[in-house]
Amino acid sequence: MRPDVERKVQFLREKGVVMTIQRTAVLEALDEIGKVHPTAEDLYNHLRERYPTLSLATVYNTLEVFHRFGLVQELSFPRQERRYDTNTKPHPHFFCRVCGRVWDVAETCPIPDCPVLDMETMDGNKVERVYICFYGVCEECLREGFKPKGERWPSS
Amino acid sequence: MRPDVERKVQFLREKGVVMTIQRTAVLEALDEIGKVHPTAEDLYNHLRERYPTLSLATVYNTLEVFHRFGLVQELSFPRQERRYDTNTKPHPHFFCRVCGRVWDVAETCPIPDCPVLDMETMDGNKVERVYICFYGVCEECLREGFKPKGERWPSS
DNA sequence: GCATCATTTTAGAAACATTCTTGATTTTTA
DNA sequence: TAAAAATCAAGAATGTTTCTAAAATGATGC
Repeated sequence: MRPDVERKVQFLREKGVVMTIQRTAVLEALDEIGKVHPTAEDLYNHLRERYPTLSLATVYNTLEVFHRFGLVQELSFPRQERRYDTNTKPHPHFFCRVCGRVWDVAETCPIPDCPVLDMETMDGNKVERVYICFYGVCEECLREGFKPKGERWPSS
Repeated sequence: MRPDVERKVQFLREKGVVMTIQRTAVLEALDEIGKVHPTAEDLYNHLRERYPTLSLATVYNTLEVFHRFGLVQELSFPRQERRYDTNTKPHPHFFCRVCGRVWDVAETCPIPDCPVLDMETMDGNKVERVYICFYGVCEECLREGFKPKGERWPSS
C-alpha cells in the first residue's frame, strides 16, 4: 500500500471510521486514478475486477464518508456526473465542454496569486472553500474540430 | 413587458427562434425571479398559476434554448438541482451549504480585480467562461446555528 | 384569411444518477 | 468466541432531467 494511502487509512481509523476492505480499496482506486477526477462509476469500474462483489452503492457511500472527513472534494458540472477530487485544497480546474475531461490547471499553467483565493469571510458569510473552474475547449478538442471523444462525455 | 425582456425576445427572433407564449413567459419569469438563481422547477412553480397548462418539460426545453443562445448560464452544485443565471458574464457566486441559497457575490461585496478572470486561453486551451464560487455558510445560517431553512435545500 | 407544413407543447413514460432499505456479512468489543 | 455494532450487497426507490408521440400552435404561401 502506498504511504499516502496508508496515511489516510490511519487518519480515518483515528476518526473512528471502521476501515473495511471496500473503503481501503476505494482509497487505493482514488490514489490510482484520482488525477482524472473520477466519477463514482469510474472508481467502481476500476475496482470491479479486483473486487467482483463490490457494489456501486458502496462506492457512493464510501465517497460520502471520505467527503465528510475532508478527504475528497466533490465537483459538479452541468450535465455531468459528480466527480471526486482527492486534492481538497482550493485549486482551479479546467473543464472541457467537448470531451468532458477535468483536470487541475495548476499542473500545467500556474495561476498568478490572487487575493480572492484567500478570503475567509465575505460580508459576514463564512467561506469554507473557493471553487474556480475554467470552462471551454481543450487544446486537443480544438485541433480535432470539436469532436467528442467518447460515449461518456458528449458535448453540450 | 419590461424592456429587458422585450430586448431578449427580439434577440431570439433575430436568431430564428420561434417565440411562443411559453418561451416569453419563461423569459419573464427569469426577469422576475432570476436573482435567486432559480431551478427549472422554481420557474415552473412561479408560472403555473398564470399558465396552468405549462409543463415542466417545456421549461427545461426552453432553458436549453436560452442556454444555447447564450441568454442563461447553467450552474451546478453537488446534491443540488441545476440552476439558471441570467447574468452570463463571469461573476462569482456564494453558495451556502446549509440553506442552499446561491447569490451573486459582487452585489454585496465586490471582488478585487483579478487577472485570472480575464484569461482567454490557458496553455493552449480555449477559455470560454470562468466560474468562481465561494462555498460555505451564510451569515443568517451562522446566526441560526446551521439550521437548514426549508424542505428544498437540506444541508449536506 | 385559409391550407399546408414545420415547429413546439403537453403529458406521461423513460432514463439516469444517486440514495435508501433490508437482510446478510463483517468487524469490533469483551 | 459470543454478542453487539457497523457495514455491505442487491435491488428498490427517489428525484431530476430527457425523450416520445400525439395534439396544438405558429409560419408561409396563396
